[in-house]
Amino acid sequence: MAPNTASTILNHRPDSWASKETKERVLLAAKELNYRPSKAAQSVRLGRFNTIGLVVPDLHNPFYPVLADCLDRAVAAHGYDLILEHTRNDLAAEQHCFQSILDRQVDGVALIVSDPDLHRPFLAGLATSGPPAVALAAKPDLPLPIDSVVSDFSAGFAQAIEHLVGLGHQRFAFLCALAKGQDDGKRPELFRSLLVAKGIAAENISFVRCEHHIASARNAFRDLIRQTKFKRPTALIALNDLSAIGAMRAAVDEGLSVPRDLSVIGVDNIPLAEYLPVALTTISQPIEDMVARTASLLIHRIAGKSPVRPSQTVFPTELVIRESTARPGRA
Amino acid sequence: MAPNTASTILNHRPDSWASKETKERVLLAAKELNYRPSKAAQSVRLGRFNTIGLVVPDLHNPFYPVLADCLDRAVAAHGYDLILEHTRNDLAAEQHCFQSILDRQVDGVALIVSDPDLHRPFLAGLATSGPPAVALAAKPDLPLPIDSVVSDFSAGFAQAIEHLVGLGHQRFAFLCALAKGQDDGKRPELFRSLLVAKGIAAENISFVRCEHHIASARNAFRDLIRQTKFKRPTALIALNDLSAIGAMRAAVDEGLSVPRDLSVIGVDNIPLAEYLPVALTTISQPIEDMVARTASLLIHRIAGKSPVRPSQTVFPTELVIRESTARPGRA
DNA sequence: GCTCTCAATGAAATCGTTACCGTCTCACTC
DNA sequence: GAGTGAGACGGTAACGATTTCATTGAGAGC
Repeated sequence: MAPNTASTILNHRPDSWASKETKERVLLAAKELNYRPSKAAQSVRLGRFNTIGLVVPDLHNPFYPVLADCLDRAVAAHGYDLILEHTRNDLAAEQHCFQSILDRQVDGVALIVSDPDLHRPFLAGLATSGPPAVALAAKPDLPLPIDSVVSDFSAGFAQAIEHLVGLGHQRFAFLCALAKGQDDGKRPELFRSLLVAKGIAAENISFVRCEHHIASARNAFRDLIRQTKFKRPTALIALNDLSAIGAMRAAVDEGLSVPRDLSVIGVDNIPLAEYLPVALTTISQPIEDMVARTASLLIHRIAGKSPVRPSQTVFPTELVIRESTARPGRA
Repeated sequence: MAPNTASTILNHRPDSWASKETKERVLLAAKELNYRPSKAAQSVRLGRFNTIGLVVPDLHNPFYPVLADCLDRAVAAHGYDLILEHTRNDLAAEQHCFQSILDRQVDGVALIVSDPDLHRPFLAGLATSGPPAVALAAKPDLPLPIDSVVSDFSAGFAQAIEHLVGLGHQRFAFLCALAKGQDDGKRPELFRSLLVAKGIAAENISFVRCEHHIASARNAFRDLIRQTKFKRPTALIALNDLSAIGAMRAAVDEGLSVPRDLSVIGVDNIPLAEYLPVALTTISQPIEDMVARTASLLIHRIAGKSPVRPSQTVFPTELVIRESTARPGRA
């Protein structure tokens, strides 16, 4: 039996000239031997890999695994497998991870870009060499050098401020990223201007820097609570839902009650958010749509059917009001 | 330049006979061409892949991504990459996922086994053909046909019951898996016997079946609360932390307060558990140790240095007491 | 009987690596 | 000056698949 004959049969090729008798023999033998073609050998020969890589910053934030699940489904519909890599929010690890993805010879890469400015050279490298790539990010000031699917948080933040001011809040706190570039869309400036436009005095606006995980937010916000004992903020917009949870915990630790003493707004709308004992008000991104768009961009680029210039698709964010925001209870 | 010369140099082989001059030339050329060896071709040639597959049931449960992160670190120390697959708790998907892992030609597989009985034939297949595999599971009644790293929940459950009874609880509820086989270690029987031994009447013990995610637990437990309005259970042991959160939410929805009206105990000790507004009392598995053991088993089997008979390593579980358990507030 | 066609199959090249073995050039020794 | 041995490198097969091209054989048409 020639290997090529078997190959055409097992791949169910339309031009399968083999006789039915031969086909049956081959299929039977394949079953008996428990034969599975080697993906590695196929990759070497074909130069295709039927694999999409996804690089996320952190597996501890449920947002990313959930997003991975989404993207997995989306690309699976086109016959691609998903490989998930994570950088642990470490820049060096990210480089290594990127190399690893390239070594693995994926057909395309989707990556969460936490800091567009910081990663710009890296993205530029990706644009000039390497497989098709799509960046998922908060809407940056400058267009990215590769296809991007971004969330425009301006509407969501404006709704959030509107909501909080409408409830009567006067003193505000914001969680911000440690690295300035990671403040998606220059959040501090945005918040300040939004609030000033609402007539809130700048001295009643606090910014707290912390990392994107619970513990960091808890510590950072606890410090703020202790420092501002008499002019404590009554409303908080966090970095993400995880940091919102950390901040809520800090509030509980300090004897405050949410939402009576403190209104909290998160970002991401992780599945857990609505099931917290005090369901979290949060700014939601349409990840299903964003992921579908990501998959579509990748598939098209892989097929070579895309324009040369990188595209940017912008999705709106939306405030989902739940229980963690209310009128301030104590003046 | 012969390809073999370059190969030995780029792999930094100890027996690199090449002259320093040649080495420099090669390394320079490699940098200029941005050369990276093809993992696929290496795999074909070497028959090794430097990759471990991990199959988890669900990416929406933070326990698994966190475990994946752990295992990733553990195998990375030995030069292996981790590929994460998930089955969405679907048996068919699990088969596909298993095939996908085998196709990808991993050197070893770690898999979370939710239902040892259900998966027994599948595991047997893995034992006879396929790469080295390690099952992560709750301690099953029968030994598994492959290396296994299991949690013995008996101590943890006994501590949990002891704790609850000691607090004065009289009426108990338990969340159990939908599929009977998934009740790790026959939980219902275990709970019943533990409680009866403490003098609790069987009629004061309720079992509620639900899935392993928040929404299912919320719905199931809400139904229980409504059905048992006057002889409501005051203590609950959930399937996992996620279902504990769902149940707590159901309690809140029905106007109950945790822990005053209901004590809740979870299982898994996900990182989030201690940061919930009411920090979750939970039964913890030593996942760091378990994962380290898993990695070690895989590495040894891959090196061919293991006994033929599958080993079973048992780890104890432990009750971590936090805020979600207290004396029953209303008789 | 000869070519022609078409179905069926086999042989060989190829992808990017690595492993094995052979060759060539010196310098050194006796 | 012949033999020896080490240093430096090249040639080539092989891994497991797919693709292209060549070959075989049978039957049809003249």
